Amino acid sequence: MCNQCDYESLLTAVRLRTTENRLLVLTVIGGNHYPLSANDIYQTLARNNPINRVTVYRILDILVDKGLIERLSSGGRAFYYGLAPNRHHRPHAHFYCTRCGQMECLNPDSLTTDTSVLGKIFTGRIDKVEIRVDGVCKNCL
Amino acid sequence: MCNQCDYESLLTAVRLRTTENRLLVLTVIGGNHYPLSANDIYQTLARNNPINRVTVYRILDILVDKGLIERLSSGGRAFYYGLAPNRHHRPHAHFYCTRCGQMECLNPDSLTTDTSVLGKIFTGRIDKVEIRVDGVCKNCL
DNA sequence: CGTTTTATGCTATAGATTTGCACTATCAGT
DNA sequence: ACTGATAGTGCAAATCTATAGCATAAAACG
Repeated sequence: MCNQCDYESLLTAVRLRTTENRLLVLTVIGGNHYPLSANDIYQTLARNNPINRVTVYRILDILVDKGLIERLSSGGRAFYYGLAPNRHHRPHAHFYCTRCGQMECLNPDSLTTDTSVLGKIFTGRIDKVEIRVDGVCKNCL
Repeated sequence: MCNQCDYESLLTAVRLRTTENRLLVLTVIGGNHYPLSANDIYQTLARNNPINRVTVYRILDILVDKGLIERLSSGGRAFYYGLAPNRHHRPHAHFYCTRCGQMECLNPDSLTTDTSVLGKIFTGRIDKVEIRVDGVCKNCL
């Protein structure tokens, strides 16, 4: 969820042309306080705009590639997408409800990791650390 | 990787009949020091044993369900499977190479989390915490 | 032995994502 | 504005991973 992000300038900042579809995708992702699947995003958009599923996938790929959004593995088969950590969003872990399939963002302070040791001993390149908590959400209990 | 696990007694401990196929699946998973995809496991087995892909999936499901192995989300589309944490295996994070798709197990001490805060404030049921580090492995660099 | 339960195989199907190709829109330089 | 190049979108088909349905084989049990 972001009320402070100007999606158009986010796009130009990474040298991406501003198109209606990209703005729409970013707006949907930024307008939710939890990550969404590609299908969620497609369904949401398709209610009001004619857009192709493949276009959504392609836009998601580009936005992930440019670091505007992040792709999260859920405990299920589909990926979920949320705004990438930035000035307004600290990195944080996610919760995945194995019953209803909904993801939630966890408070950045509620689950912390110490990666200093890893950074020293690991012999490859580290791009990101993803933490997911699986369980059953309050609603489903 | 496990040299100390007796797969047959693991199976009987969770009240599963010991079948050739289940032993084979467990042996393949236990015989590697990194998690494998269902397809990896199938390919490995199929070289020497006639076995059906679906049987492999079903066995994996059961073993996950009984807690003998754990299903891990990779950064890719397939799940990976490794021996579940137990007496011989401390829980640990995994590394996923986005270039070659191979997973690695990280030293349990190299990446630690503090879940005490989360346990207090989270209002749902927590079943597991999965930590994955994405990047490019030494080989691929 | 006959019956029930469990495990496996085979085929088809579902679900998520990707590819190939055609078409359209936008841009940069005239 | 015109033109060639580049980038974005749509549509259909393909791919990859996993699951469902149904038939058969194997094991357990009375």
